[in-house]
Amino acid sequence: MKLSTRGRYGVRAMIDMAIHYTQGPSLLREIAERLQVSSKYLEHLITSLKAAGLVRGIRGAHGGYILAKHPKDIRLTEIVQALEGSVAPVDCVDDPQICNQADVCAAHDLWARMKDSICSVLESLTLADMAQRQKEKGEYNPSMCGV
Amino acid sequence: MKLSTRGRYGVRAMIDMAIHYTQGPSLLREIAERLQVSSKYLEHLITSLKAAGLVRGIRGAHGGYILAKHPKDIRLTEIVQALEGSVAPVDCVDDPQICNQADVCAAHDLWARMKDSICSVLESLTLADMAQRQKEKGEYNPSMCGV
DNA sequence: CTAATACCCTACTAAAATAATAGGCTTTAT
DNA sequence: ATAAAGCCTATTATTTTAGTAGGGTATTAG
Repeated sequence: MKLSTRGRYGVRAMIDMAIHYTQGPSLLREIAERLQVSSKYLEHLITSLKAAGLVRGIRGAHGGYILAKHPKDIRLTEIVQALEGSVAPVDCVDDPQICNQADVCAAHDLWARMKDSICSVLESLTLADMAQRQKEKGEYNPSMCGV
Repeated sequence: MKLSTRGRYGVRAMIDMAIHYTQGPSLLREIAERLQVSSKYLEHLITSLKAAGLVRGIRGAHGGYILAKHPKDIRLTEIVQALEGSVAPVDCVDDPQICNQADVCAAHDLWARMKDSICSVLESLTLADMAQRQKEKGEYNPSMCGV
């Protein structure tokens, strides 16, 4: 039940882009530097975020990456979903057909409740909330957490 | 963020033992049969459950495994914790020291909220609840779900 | 007593997922 | 033109998961 580095780095990258949103696109290299992460690896994650319509890549000289929408219009669910897939703890919650009798299985209900509770947290927060909170907490240094 | 087979099989095994609680110990072989799972693998999982004080092993002829406590006194948190470790999505939630500045990290708060929401679901349910629900849902056939 | 039964323990291995790394290609501002 | 910057595909090393294997030890029916 751990988040992988995709989810951790990706969320941190999005918070980073939210904080720099008003300053125009950031270079991949800059984001990677601030996050203290390999830029080649980060590139893969941003590819997923781009495919999900959350980030826009601007090619050519003076290009970079920028959020595709205003931070207040990006919910954490979308980010985690794009990077890690569904947050359902087991697959049969999203697709009951892969289980022969999901409708009479008590465990199934538990997994569904777990998914719902995770979703409700992620759904209740936007990137703007995250950037706001970071500013309140003090010195911004994205390399410091997410383990 | 997926549960591994440890968590899935283990929870199902515990529900199975809860349902058979009044009938005395179940043979490992019987539980494995009902769950449609390798008994050698299930043995490993039960070892973890035993170490956590949730299951008692009775050796010798006519032995088997039985819940160490009444089903109503076993919460799902304990089971998942025993099998998968903490449900925290990242390690720094449980041990802020592994992160240099968890106290000024916005992402940290998110991970903590995710953990709390998962915990509250698992904490709110006991094995007795699960067994009860299974009986309400109909024919008991533990092999059918958990994917 | 003892043989059958059943849990206990340690080691090993195959397969899958994760976490990168590498390098060339394409687009664009100047 | 050309340097800057993102785009795309392939490969690899590491770690985790999932499962196998097999002998050891305790218990009890008969």
